[in-house]
Amino acid sequence: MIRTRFAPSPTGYLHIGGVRTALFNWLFARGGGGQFVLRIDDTDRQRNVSEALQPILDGFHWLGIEWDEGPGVGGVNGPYYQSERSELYAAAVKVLLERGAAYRDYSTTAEVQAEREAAEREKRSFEYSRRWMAETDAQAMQFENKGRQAVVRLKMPRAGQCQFEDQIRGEVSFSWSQEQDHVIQRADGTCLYHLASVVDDHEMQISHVIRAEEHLSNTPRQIFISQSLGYDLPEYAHLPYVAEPGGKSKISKRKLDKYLKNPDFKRLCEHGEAIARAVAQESTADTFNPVIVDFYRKVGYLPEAVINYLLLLGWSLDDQTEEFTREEMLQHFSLQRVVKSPASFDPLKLLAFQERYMRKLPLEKKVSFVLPFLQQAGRISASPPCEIGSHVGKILEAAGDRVKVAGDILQFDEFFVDDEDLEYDEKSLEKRIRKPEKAVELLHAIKHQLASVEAFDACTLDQLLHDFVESRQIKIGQIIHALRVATTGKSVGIGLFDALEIIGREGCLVRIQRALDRIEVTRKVS
RNA sequence: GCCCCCUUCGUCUAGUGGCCCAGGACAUCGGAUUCUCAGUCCGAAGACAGGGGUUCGACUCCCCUAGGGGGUACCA
Repeated sequence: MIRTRFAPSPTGYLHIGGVRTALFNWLFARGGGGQFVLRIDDTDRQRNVSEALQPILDGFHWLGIEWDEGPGVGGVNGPYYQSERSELYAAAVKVLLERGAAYRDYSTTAEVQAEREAAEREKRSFEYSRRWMAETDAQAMQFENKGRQAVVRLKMPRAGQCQFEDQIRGEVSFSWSQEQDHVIQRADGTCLYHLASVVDDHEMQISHVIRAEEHLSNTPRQIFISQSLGYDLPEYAHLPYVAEPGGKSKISKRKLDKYLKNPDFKRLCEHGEAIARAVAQESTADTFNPVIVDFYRKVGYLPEAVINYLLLLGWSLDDQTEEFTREEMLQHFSLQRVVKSPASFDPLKLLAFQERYMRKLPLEKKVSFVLPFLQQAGRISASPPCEIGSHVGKILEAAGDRVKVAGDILQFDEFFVDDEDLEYDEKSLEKRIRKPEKAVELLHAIKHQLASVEAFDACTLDQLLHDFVESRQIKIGQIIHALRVATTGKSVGIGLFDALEIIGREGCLVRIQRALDRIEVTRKVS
């Protein structure tokens, strides 16, 4: 039975790299008919765990990565918070002590540090002298009488090789002599990560430890702990990092300034910020940025697109296939096809996936996807009348690929304001109406025709405009741009005839008149 | 410093000794289409880190060098 786990710390946000690791764990387990466990790594944490954990759980729910055991769902191997499992760790420490695989150490941090520095000065690799090691109670007593306190250290082998098979990297080997006598338990009795992790993985019957590459060099000490405790070793698989945009080092939310120098990343941020502003979301870089998964939810990415992109960041099926449904991912995912080198995060490729998934989304789903954004931005009321659905549907249909993420709907505010409140972009007004010689006259004329045309739909209007142009011997561009600015306030947007239809006859007439009034007012003034 | 891992187009990747003067995708650049923008269509440019071996033959195997990354905590 395959069992994998992901063990996040409650940090308050879900990191994009963490999600990728979790995704691979989830795919590997579920795809192989196994189970995926979520365990909370809150050893050594005083902060409010539930508050710092919630965004992480929310992120997984949003992405559809569900766990078989863990917070909220329980399970027979609980508790799933490491802070609640300390007896287990203490018991393991006791066994390690009894077996001579660990010892009580009465050194101070400063003393060990001094040894370390001395070794460095002499350019040899550090090996703790074990001067304050107590292997018998008598020794311990001696140190304690001097007022010293003990931590528990691993008594690591100092000769030979530690070899293991990594599912992604193949045979890996380390010399034991490079390993330190790591502390596994503090003087206050609390235990450290490596011990806790090994004990939990065993207790929870984790068969495959799939984690980020940073843990590769930690593996020997974990193997030592496992073996000393008499555990069977799990399979290990070390995933390469998700690297920063255009770089090779691990992506981190602390280096945003650096990533902003990457134009694609910058555009992604700005795009997100613009949407956040429109929906009045707080958008401080600390809580809202592309390294945090929640960013994509708030901006209006589809979870499927994010997942698909992440899947291909370090894994591929072949030289062609890029799009995967959940089922296909589960069916095809394998550790063998995970790439060994780090994959840098490419905002543009993510967007490309988003566009593909958006295109495939049926109209009605697209409408309901986009509606909450309009509500949050105050473009429509919190409980909109049901016609709003068809209104938004028409806009989305006409907008087509222009709405790449749900938040992009907010660019089309011209369809959500009252005719009297429409704002006109000054530059566009200047360029398309004020400056062209005949624009004002043409607008007056077309307004007249719009008032009397029998049907007010895109098709009829298209015909009307073309007839108009022909009868006056002008180019279509001469009227179309002016009309666009007059009715939408902007020089860019969806197809004009669709726009006119959506705005409606009344709206168009009012808007055109308002635009003309503006021009005339300024003309009189000057 | 020491240890470990990694290295194919700008980016994600295919490639497991001949199918590769290296394939796909995103981005880029042309051209076409359109009322703007977004698309769409067609086309172009673009990579095996370097050096040694092994072999009839290396992107593929071995060694060295360089570069990158990670670890070296009473962090996880």
